[in-house]
Amino acid sequence: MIEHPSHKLPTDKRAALFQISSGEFAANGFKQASLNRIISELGMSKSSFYHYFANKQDLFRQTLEYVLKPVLDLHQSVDIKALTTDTLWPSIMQIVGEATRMVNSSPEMVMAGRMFYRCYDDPGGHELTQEILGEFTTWTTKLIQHGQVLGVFRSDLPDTFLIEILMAMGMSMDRWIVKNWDELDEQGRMDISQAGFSLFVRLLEPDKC
Amino acid sequence: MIEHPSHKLPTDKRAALFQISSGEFAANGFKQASLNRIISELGMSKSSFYHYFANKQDLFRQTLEYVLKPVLDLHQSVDIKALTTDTLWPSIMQIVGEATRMVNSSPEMVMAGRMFYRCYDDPGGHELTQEILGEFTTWTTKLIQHGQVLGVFRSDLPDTFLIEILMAMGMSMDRWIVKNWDELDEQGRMDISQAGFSLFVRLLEPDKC
DNA sequence: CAAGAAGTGGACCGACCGGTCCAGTTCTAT
DNA sequence: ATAGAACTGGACCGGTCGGTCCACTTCTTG
Repeated sequence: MIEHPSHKLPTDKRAALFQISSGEFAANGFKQASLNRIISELGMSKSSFYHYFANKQDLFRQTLEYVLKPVLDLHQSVDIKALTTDTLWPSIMQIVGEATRMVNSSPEMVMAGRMFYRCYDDPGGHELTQEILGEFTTWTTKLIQHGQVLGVFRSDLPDTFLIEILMAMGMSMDRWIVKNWDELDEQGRMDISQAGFSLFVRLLEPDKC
Repeated sequence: MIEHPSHKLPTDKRAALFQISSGEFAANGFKQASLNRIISELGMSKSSFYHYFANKQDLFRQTLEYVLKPVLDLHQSVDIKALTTDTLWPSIMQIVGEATRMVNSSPEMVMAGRMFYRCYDDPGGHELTQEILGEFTTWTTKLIQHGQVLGVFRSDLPDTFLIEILMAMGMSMDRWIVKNWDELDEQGRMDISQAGFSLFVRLLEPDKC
């Protein structure tokens, strides 16, 4: 077993590498991302790269972990079982707020998301994204099921179906807000984010009236 | 201008080619799809291929048109301006129903969807899928604005915001259905498409009660 | 200072890619 | 029968890819 001590890379060079590689993976997916482009952009020779990393997949995995860590840490701070009928929606609101703030303050998180979704269906990147998504999906599923037990969320749709749609909605809302950011005043931003949130409520609330 | 008379291919061989190529494109995206694999699977030599087609993009475009034509024809059969408060939702429902039935009856349409979504973000395939999607977006915008005039759709959100979300929802629903196609029986497929439809209703109906 | 470990530059490998080219075959129309 | 168009097999091209290899330099440790 040959060692590939990527941790011995100077911290700033490591960060620079992951920034470049996440961009490349985000733009092209796993297979089409070019290792040659990545290292040449960084000014690193191939032998150096293969000294620190086992192969392309290794780089991909480490990039993904590096770049998604803050997001993955976020949801672990919530104790789902403790949520009640009254606290569920407000808690979600708070998480969404924190996540939004996080993304707003560090644009490289957007890259993380792009990279993730771009590589999700790619052979080679699939197993790794799958693995990481699994964790998040498990959490989301628990949250939704808990909400369903409380009667706060509808129970008539497959979980995966619901989750996929909610995610797509969240992403498209984000994209719209970012795109129209400059045309909105502060009130407009508040309004639209409130409206977006209410769309989630509309979708998730059980049938009634 | 050299001619590439793909229409001169025997109909059955043409169909076989498009079936193989749509599978390849669906599985691998535009760039990663291998022309060599496609023609060798068909038993066609390269010179023959380049006799009938200009290049890989040409094959992609023709495959896409061949395979999506029935879907694209569908929405052109509706006269938006003629829709009234009473007929708007039923008409949409009917379109969705027809589309579902169509896909149910010909599994190669599933391949069309897979191919479309797989290549949507791929450089090379992007312009062509974009082109086809653009047509559909224009149509959807007209439909929504008409519905708002009638008071059937909410008017409290920016058009572009609403449309972006609706498109994202539609695409993610489609994606989910296509992905889980084999695990569903015909009833399950109808149910989920019905459920998806009701999600659109939830999002679009004006505030009340 | 010396010896070995850590790190690096760059030529090189085999595989695959889309696309070209041309000699040769088969078809069609006179 | 024959000229010319239509068609095809397969060698070949330049390019990119991930990955290997080895000689060389730099750093660390005794």
